[in-house]
Amino acid sequence: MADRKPTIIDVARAAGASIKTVSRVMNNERYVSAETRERVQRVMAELQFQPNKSAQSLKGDKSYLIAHVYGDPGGPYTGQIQMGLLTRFRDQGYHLLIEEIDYRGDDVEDRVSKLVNQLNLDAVVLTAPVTDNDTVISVIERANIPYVRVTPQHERDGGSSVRIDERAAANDLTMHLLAFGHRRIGFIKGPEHHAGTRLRYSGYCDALREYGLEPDPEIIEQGGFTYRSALPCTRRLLSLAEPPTAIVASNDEMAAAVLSVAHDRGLSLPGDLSVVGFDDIELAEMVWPPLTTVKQPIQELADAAAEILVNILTRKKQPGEPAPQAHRVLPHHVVIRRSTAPPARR
Amino acid sequence: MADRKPTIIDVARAAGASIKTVSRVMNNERYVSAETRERVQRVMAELQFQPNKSAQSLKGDKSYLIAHVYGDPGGPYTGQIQMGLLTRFRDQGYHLLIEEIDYRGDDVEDRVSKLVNQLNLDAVVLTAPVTDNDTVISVIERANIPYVRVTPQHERDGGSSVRIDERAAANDLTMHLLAFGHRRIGFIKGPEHHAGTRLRYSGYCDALREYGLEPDPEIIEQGGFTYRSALPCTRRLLSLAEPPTAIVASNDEMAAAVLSVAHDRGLSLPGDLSVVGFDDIELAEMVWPPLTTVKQPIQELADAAAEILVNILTRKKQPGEPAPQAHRVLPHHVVIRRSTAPPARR
DNA sequence: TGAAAACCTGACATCGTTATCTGATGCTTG
DNA sequence: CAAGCATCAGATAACGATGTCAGGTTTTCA
Repeated sequence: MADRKPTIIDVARAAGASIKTVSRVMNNERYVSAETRERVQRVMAELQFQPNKSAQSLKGDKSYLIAHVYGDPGGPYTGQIQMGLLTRFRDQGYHLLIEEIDYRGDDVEDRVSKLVNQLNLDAVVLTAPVTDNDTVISVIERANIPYVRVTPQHERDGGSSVRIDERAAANDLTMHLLAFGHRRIGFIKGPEHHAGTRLRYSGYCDALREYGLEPDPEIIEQGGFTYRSALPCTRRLLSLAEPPTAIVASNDEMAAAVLSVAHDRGLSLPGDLSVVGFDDIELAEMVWPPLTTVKQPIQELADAAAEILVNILTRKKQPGEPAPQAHRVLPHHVVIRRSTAPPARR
Repeated sequence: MADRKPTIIDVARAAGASIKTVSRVMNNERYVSAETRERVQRVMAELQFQPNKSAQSLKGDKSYLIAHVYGDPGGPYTGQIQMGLLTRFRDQGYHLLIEEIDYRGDDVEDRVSKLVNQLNLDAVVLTAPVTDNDTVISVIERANIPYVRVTPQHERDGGSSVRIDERAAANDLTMHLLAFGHRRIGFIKGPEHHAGTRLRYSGYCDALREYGLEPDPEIIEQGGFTYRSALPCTRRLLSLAEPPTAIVASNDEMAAAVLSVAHDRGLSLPGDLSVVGFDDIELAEMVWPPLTTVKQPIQELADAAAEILVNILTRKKQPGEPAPQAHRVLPHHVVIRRSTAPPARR
């Protein structure tokens, strides 16, 4: 006797029922007597029957696959999002596929299209920096599958989103420094195309204005969200005749770079220089001094994203109806650690 | 006219050929005249035809899906491995599925089995700490699909592996400290079940013995590969009557914890305490002082793993033949940064 | 009590590919 | 020139599930 994997036919034969009845049991459909149901279930367990997803996918419209599409090397943020998604999808029988997209490349459309159409994806999760990439989104929309964007820069029709209020968060962070008495506060921006860059910057500006200050271009630098990119920015800022007494970096990795340069110059931290980051990745707690930052509730964001999708997917899909959508803004909070203090007297 | 996705039948009709001929063109099979082939290809491009993977998978034995199975929250290491795998698989038309396994749970077998059998996986990549998990491996072997273990503790028959010589690497690292003149060198171990923990520890012991020293249990601590786990370890080590002048942490995250505790106590680094890590994750360069560590060539490991699998998968599979295997040991090297120096005179 | 409604069950078609087999053509070769 | 052999092409049957529909049984209720 061959030892191949059992199919629904084997189960049907062994249980003395039709394949359709077995199918009904599998999918918890109506119209199966309790007795038959139990008998079939027993046989399924005995044979260790596992339905073939390819066959289910071919016939039905579900593939049980959800893709996480992101850009750039990903970084720690990406990994945590995936963890959150995984734990939620796991119980619902969905599997997570990951796809890194070079959003600058010219094969973006092709890649995403292959992914979506060939694999019959059930849904897509987008994280930075492709959350706001029109090419990617339009391919997904054309395929008419639900998607969630995590921390997008703009809301838009047709998809769901989860995010925190980045502008308000950057505002809070800057206010924290202002309250300490800082008046000359430098800023290191993220890359232009990245979601969040603009919002974080305007939150910073808003806070300054509330104190009657105008942003000074001399102490505003353009970084790239990476450690390395912020090194030269910091060096320039600290070499000014009148250097800032505090620096707001647009993310934690850049804040870590600020710390390194400051250490290298023998500055005492946070006395000579206060530093704040953004995101509260693990790194924030591991550098010295540990960073004051805004916590991205990554776990919660991933949870919310997964929940939205699961809700949409488990709802019976009506043919004509457009994909439902949801937008959720989660609360943020500033985590105060030891990288901030009142400015030293001159 | 309905706007549904074109199938092979539509292509055949439009090209005036049979579906089998179209199939032959798609798979680059023989027995199609150059003229017919070109005509079919033109039509495929026009219709933007994309073969349905579910159908291919159902009929054939390929699913074009490869899973990365790992345990624990993953960490930065995991993300980088995935990046490496992705870039290699992408060009070959394979997609990467990720699955986090709670290797302590009792549903491990069930989870892995579902993954492998329901989705018809083509191959699996295993990273720590499931590289050495017998339950997981035996399920995969029973399904007779190729797999690669990344940095396993032991080699074993039946699968492939890629790794560096962790024992030799830990040895090199310790020798570096000994050469600086350190004689009292503390060690913080990783968790028991984790691959690498034992190897790194024995490399450390070997190095000591080469200098005629015996490992001293008093300055050997048990950590858990996390930042937090190493904090109390370090506090104890630095509170000893005769504290170590250098500490070898079994990975970079724990080394970062050593730095934090040392900073907190006002020690001057690396003068009062030399610290080394292991893995060379991004963090290693972002802390202060940047860590001397052993570089895990993650990119290369992932590349090698992907290459092995692609080789196996593109080779025609003979029914009876067991899965081929390969074992590769990649070169490592010690990255010397500013966290190590000769011990200060007492 | 009779008819309608709800409940079970199964035969068979179907999804979009690839594999098998069979047939038709042209070209070599003894 | 008949036989043999590569080469090309297509009709048809899988793969393993779900959907459709039809038939039989039981329950409901006017």
